[in-house]
Order: sequence, then C-alpha cells, then structure tokens
Amino acid sequence: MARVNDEAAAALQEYADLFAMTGGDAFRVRSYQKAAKAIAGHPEDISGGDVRSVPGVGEAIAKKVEEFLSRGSFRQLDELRGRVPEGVRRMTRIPSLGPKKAIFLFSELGIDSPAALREAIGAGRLAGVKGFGPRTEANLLKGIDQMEQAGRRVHIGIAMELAEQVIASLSGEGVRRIAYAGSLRRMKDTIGDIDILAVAPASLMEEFRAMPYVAEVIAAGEKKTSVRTTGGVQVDLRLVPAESWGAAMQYFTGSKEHNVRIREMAVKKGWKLSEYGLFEGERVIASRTEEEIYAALGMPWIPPSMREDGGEVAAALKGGLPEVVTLDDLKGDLHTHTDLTDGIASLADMVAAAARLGYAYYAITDHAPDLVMQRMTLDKALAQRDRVARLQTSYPGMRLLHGTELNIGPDGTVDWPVEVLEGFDVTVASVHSHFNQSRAEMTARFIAACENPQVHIIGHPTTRKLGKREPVDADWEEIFRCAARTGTAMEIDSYPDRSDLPAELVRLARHHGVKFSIDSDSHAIPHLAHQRYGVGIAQRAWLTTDDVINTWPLERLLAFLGRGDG
DNA sequence: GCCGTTTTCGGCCCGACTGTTTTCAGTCG
Repeated sequence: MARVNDEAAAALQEYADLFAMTGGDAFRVRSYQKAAKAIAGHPEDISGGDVRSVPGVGEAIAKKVEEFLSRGSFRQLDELRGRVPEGVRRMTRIPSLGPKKAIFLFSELGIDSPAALREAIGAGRLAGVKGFGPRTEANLLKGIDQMEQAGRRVHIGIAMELAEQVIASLSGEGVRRIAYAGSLRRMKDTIGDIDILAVAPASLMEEFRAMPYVAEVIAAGEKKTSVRTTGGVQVDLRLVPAESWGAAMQYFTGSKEHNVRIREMAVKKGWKLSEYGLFEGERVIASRTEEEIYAALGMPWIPPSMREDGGEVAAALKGGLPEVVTLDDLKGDLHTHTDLTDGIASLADMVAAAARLGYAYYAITDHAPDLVMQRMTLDKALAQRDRVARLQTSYPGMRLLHGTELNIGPDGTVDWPVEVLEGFDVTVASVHSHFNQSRAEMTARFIAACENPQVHIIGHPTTRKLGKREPVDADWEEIFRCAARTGTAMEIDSYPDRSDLPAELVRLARHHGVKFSIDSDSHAIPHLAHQRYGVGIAQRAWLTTDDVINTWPLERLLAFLGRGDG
C-alpha cells in the first residue's frame, strides 16, 4: 500500500489545519487539503516519481512534499507546529468545534487541550464569553465525551495498514513465520492494539524496538515487546515456539469469550488448552496448526471473523457452520465515485482499475444534485452515461452500470423525477444531511426511501463516522422489515472509517431477510481495495453469497434491480 | 496555492443549520 503517500498527505492535511487556525487564506487552505486528498488517493508511490504529476500539486506544494520525503517534515509545518500546541489541534476534532473557535479559546483563555476545555466549562470560565452560550457548552462537553470514549481505538483501515507495515519491516532473514492475530484478525471495525506473533530469533525484538515507527517502548521482555507507534497505536510483538504456532494464533486471535468456550470443551475431555497447545497431561494432542486443534475438539476450523461466542462453536460441532462470503466471491462494486463529483480519479481510470480486479460488473454512482456542493446536473449525468456506454466497448468482460448516489431528503424523497431515475442501472440512496432528526422522523425517512421503487440500495445506512460522528437514531428493526418486503438492499459500506452497516445491525437485518451490497464507496483508485473490510463485516454477521447481491451473476443482479434485460 | 475550450490573473463546490445573535459567524456535508 501507498504508505509514503498517506504520510505525506497527513502532513499536508495537518499543515492545512494549522494554516487555517492561524488565519491563513481560505483558498490556500483548500489547495493544501485538495493536494493532500489527491496524494493519498494517487495510485503510484510518490517517492518513486515526480509528485508534480499529481493533479492539485504545483511548485510550492511539491517543494514541501520533497522536503517531507527527505526528512519527515517541512519548514513551514515545523513553524506552525511551534505556534499552535498539539492539544489545540486535538480540540478541533471535537464535533462542532472548528479551527476558529479552537484558536479563539486558546488565544483568549489559554485553553490548550480538550481536557482543559472541559475543566474550563466546569469552572464556568466560558460563561458570558461571546459566542459560547449554554447550548454550545453542553454540545462541547458531549463532543469531548464522545471523543474520549473512542479513546485510542483506531478503525480497521489504520490498524491493518500499520500491521502490514510492521510485518513487512520485520520479515527478514531468520523469521520463519510472522502474522497478526487479535481483533484485527477477527476483522473488528475498531482496534485497540495490534498483536503480532512471530517464529524468529530473539534478536527480532531488538530490531523491532529500533524501527522508525516506534515512538515509545512500553515493555521489553523475552517473549513480548510492546511499543507505542508514532501514530499512537500500541503494537505487541510476541515470539512463539514454532511447534506452538497454531495454538498461539488460536489463543491470541480470541475472542476471549470464544476461547473460554473452547477451553471448557477441552477441560470436559480432561485436556488443557493454552497458547502452547492442547495437552493431555504432558502429551501434546495438537499445537502446530489451528486446524489440528479445532479438529481434535471435534470441529472444522472456524474463520477468525466468526470467533465471538455467537453460536459459532455449536454450529461448528453440528457441522452447520455457514460458508461465509469471501473477497473472491465479490463479482463487482455497486457504489463508486469519479472526479465528476468528489472522487479524484477519472471515469476511465476508475474503470480500468476495477477491470484489473477481475470484476464482472462495476457501477459508477456519482452524487446527485440535492447535495448542492457536488454541482451535479442532469446534463452532466447524461453526458457521463454516454461516456460509460462508449467505454463499455473496451471492456467486453465487465458490464458497466451507470448509477447514482441519491440523497434521502428529510422527508424521505430523493433527487430527480421518476423518469430520470428510471434511466439509471442502479441507485444507491443515502442520508447526507439532517442527522439529528427524531427517531420517528428518521425511521419514516428510511422507510419512505425503501418504499421508493427507484431506490435499490440504502447507502452507508447509519451514516456514522468512527470517532467523528455518531450513528443516526432510527428503529432499524422496523426499517429492515420494510427493506426485506420491498427488496431494497442495505449497503455494507467498506470504507473503513464508516464500516456501515456495522456487523450487529447486519445480523439483525439478515434475520429479517434483507439482502446486502458490499461496496467500496471509492473516491480514488486505492479505495477499491477497501472491499476486504466490508467482507470482514459480512463474515462477522455470517453472510453467505446468497445474502450479498454483488456476489451474484449479472443476470440475477439485474433481475433484483428490476433491470433484468441482460 | 492551483489552474487555464473564460489561459498568466482572477477565480476557486454552495447552502443549510446551529446557536447565537438582533443580523451573523462558524461548522458541516
């Protein structure tokens, strides 16, 4: 993955934030943000080529990026970091608190962190301050709580890329096995810390501690080393004996509840299960592979994503473990964007990248006009449809679907009249505004959208953004019953900071007979690869290919969409 | 700071909501 790109983009984004806070010109702020987004979404590694070739990067930003690549920062960034404390920047992550208010609180009242802000509110120091009434105070307190509750957990996209980076950095001579375990292997949507197991010489620990991504060594023992990375995430590296690899992977993958269930079974047979193996007294029954351990206990191997003590052990014992959907099962992606709206890659480039994934079909679903900032018009959509049709001739093996991502208005209606909507091959309808409606209003809104025969898929249904925005409040049971009745699919949005629907709601929806679409919601070429996270959610909810419309052959999909002419 | 079928300057995705205000600034998508 494009780690260097992400790091450079993060530095530019931070610079944009600092520049905005220190009163910098708003258009220049946008230039930095735009460049950051473009670099993060650029398919090629910027350290290999000329960063000026990235759209939105000109002379000045290229210089900054080049300096960043050579020494991990750039002069202007250092300077602004010196002027704005880190805690003040963190304050802007509090919902409803932007750069203006944060810098005001800092410069006028000396408030320099979310904790200091909470204290100031508690002490009544904001009373009577212009622009900060009682409601604002209450919202800020709520926002701080929300932020602290998210704690140091990160979403799976960050954790996975970090784990892969760590593993790549340690996979040298003498390392016989190395893999991540824990909640990351179980594909949870948020991760507290990363567990990595290795069969390797003891010297690996030393190498690990010396890695550039290590900010602090928390513990350094013979078998386990814990560090905090520069990104703030804790990573534990454990050395395990080669003959215990399977047992260690099983033990450290968890979940705790799943392992308790498994160990109980071992105890009932008079055995003992630990991270070193399954034992009868001193005799090893199984330890080298997870498969052997599960087999000894009378079960097939259980996919890590199902190990939550949610009935998987009983199902496995009965031989009734469902065959959950895998990444290879996906035949297409039904929610993606291009630079016609807020994507950064062209239609041709996105389609070419999709074709490389071997998809049988691929939908382009740019935003619709009610999201005004996207500047979509009917003319633009129809012109895009022509371009899609022309492009189709170059991809005989992959059916291009011209779709759109509609906006579900406060009353449940969507953009464009029926005759326009009928012209799309597929529609995804999503909530992008009015997140604070009452539960009853929100429920009615979704139900109206599901009952609209022109709506095929409800996009990122809860609209949550992990660590940033709470899910909307709605009666999901009611909505799922409706969606099952109307044949409206619920999306599993694979974009890792959304991970939406979450697995618990997918389970509930499945119980009511709802179908799903696992979509990347890509805004750039690298995002297409996020589908693995959506598949993880689907597995955690025990979905099979029958539940997921974009694992189906084209004909069956088109019939589901009511576009069944082939 | 970037960009150019308005081309080297003058534009730059726009509108709604919130909480405060008494006419609007800040934040968000």
